Amino acid sequence: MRSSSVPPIAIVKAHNQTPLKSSSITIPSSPLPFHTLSERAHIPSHVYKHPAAVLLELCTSMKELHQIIPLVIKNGLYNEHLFQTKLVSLFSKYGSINEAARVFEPIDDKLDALYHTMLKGYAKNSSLETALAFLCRMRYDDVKPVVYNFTYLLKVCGDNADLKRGKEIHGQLITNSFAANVFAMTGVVNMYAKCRQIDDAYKMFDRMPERDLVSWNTIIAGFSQNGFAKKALELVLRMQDEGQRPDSITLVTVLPAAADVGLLMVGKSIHGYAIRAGFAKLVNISTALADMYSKCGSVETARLIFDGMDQKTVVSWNSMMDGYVQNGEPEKAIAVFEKMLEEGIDPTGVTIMEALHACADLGDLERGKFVHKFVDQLNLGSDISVMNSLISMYSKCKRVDIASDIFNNLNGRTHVSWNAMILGYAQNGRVSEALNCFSEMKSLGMKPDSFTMVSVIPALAELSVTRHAKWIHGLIIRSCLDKNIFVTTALVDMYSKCGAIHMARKLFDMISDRHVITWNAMIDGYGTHGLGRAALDLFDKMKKGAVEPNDITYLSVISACSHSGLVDEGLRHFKSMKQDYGLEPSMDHYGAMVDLLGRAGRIKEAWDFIENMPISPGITVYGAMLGACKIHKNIEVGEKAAKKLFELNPDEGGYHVLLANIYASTSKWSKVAEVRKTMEKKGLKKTPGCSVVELRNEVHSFYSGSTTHPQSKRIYAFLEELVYEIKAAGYVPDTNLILDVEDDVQEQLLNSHSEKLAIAFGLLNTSPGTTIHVRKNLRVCGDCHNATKYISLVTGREIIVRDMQRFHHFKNGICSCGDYW
DNA sequence: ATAGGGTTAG
Repeated sequence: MRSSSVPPIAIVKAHNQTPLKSSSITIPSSPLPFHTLSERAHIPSHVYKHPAAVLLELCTSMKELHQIIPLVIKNGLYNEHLFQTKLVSLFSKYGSINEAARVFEPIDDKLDALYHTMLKGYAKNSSLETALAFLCRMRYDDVKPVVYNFTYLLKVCGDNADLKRGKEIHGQLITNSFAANVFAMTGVVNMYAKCRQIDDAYKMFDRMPERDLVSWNTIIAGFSQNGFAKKALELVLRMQDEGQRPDSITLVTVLPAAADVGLLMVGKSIHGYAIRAGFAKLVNISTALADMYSKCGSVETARLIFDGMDQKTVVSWNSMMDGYVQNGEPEKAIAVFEKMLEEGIDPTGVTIMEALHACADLGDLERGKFVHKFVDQLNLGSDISVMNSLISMYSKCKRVDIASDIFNNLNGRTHVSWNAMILGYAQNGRVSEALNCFSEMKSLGMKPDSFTMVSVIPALAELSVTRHAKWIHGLIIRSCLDKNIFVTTALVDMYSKCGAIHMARKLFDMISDRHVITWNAMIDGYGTHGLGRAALDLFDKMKKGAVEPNDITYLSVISACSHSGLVDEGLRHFKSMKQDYGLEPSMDHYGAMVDLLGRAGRIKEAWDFIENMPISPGITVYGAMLGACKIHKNIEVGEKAAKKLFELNPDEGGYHVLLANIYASTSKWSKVAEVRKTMEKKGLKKTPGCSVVELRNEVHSFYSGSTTHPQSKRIYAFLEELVYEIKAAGYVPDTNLILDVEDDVQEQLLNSHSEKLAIAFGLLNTSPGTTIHVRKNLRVCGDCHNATKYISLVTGREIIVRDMQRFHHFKNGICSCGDYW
């Protein structure tokens, strides 16, 4: 920036001399600033100094206006042009265009100014169409339009994003030969920019014979607000080359652009300029500066500026809250909110949205409800954005029921409302509701956008039905959303979760601007499919490229190693995480490491690893340890892990079942009973196992032992046959997994496991050779895993089971996991 | 009576 030449002191002075608010208007005794001196010369002083004129100038409401009018008439002033125009203006201002017209029409000798005022009234209160019609009438009445007729109309077009009328007015403006007028053309540039036609806006700007500071600011704002941050920054440099010095408005416009590109260097240079030019203390500049620092990841600097501000507006507070929310410090956002209330600042809709966002991130339902009360207090019930935030907050706090109540009663739902609701359902595992909501949205003629898709796709990934996956992919292509990186990344993840890992890779290879999440999705996909080598190859490729791995990447890499038994590689990458990339391992990373070691049978090493952790081990860590002890039947360590684990009070009963199964696998039945009792006492339940299989567009769910399916009888009969057959092929039921019942009953229970029912149903209802896809919400049970191997052998079918953790591809009697899971 | 540009938000 060419700001190294410190701006002359005059600029600072000039700025300081400009009073923010003129107080002269409120002093009735002095002559009113109706006109410039030259204009006032034509009006007799008894008119503009008349008390009625003073009153009209002070008038603030329709009611007052109606009280003043008799005074005007009584004093014989009604026929004065000045009063006529003022009345038209005031009626328009208070929204009564009809009364304005009733004053306007009967007047015989209408001044041009009267027409201009009437035109403004129409533009403000009626439609632009009416205003345009009035413009035609002006020509008919031989009244010449002036520049500000057009600037005003253009502004209305911009505010309403009415491109069609905007173009018409642009045409009229050319007809009236204002095409070279700086004011008019700046208005045109602004109109196109506000109508999101930034190319046209720039074309007009480029053609202007003369550009002043405001023109530059307009085009810079245009680029900045249309998402072309770099272009906006570029233009700030260019304007200086062309001799225009950025003013405070230039800065406040371009700071969001600097925040957008996220480069602290750029933001700092603007900050420097703001200081040198004497703008840094202005409340809007310091607010925008703090905001920029937050968005560039330096929320501490933002706070320093915020704390140093002599005065703050509500925007300053809101922006500070947003800074904390965006930087993952919701508690601090709440603290700012509380301080704001303490200081008696009135919250706005944005304030409440930020507070709700913070509560959502904290998952703090109670506080969320507290903030909800403000919505009613502040009358924000009709503010759609606020209501959308409520939907998101309740969804994130797992109260999707309240969220959907709000959604269902919401008038004027926008895309954001639908997207929030769909995401809410999807994130709470309510897949069918998410999909229903999605189809309802479409049936109402709302076009899904990238946010909608990013919410729906994970719901479909959860369903794991390839047919649905292809359907949404088609829809995405038809909606032209297939170039959006967030959407395509979600697709990669979805295909991999549907078992179509090759399709996922094909899509991945077609994406040119991969984000870190894109890489993560693909690496994780390989990992869950047990393709550890492929995951590591891709990870190597990633490290050679421009995108840096993050903590999630490492989580996927370690778990990929774990699923494929690549222990040494896993250990190596875990080390490199902090060493090479400065990433601090989180609890999930430690859990994955314990899983890696434990699953491979290195139980002692895993326990040592836990004991040497720099942070206090959490549920995931001991859970992984317990799982490993189950696989390797290690009671001693298993008990130690369970003891620590239960101290942490997990609300999921599955861990107790895991311990019970360790005891059961070594026939310690009294211990099994003990665990059972504890579970009962604590009121813990195991999540019921559920397997789903898709058939001709319908999803069929099976629970263990369920007999509710219409084909239930056939399924059980077929299963019996099937078990007979696989036993002949060498299958031995693993009755150790079931607790304290007789052997034959145990077998029966085993044969009614949800995954077996789902597989049997799939085999019965598809033609020979068709691959069966099953999705289970928990981990596949050992006996079912073994049985499925045999089933794939005797039926010659390929069976793909996706469980909670990974994929199992069964074919010809073997599983892709190599029994390592 | 009248005149173009600006900060926060899923």
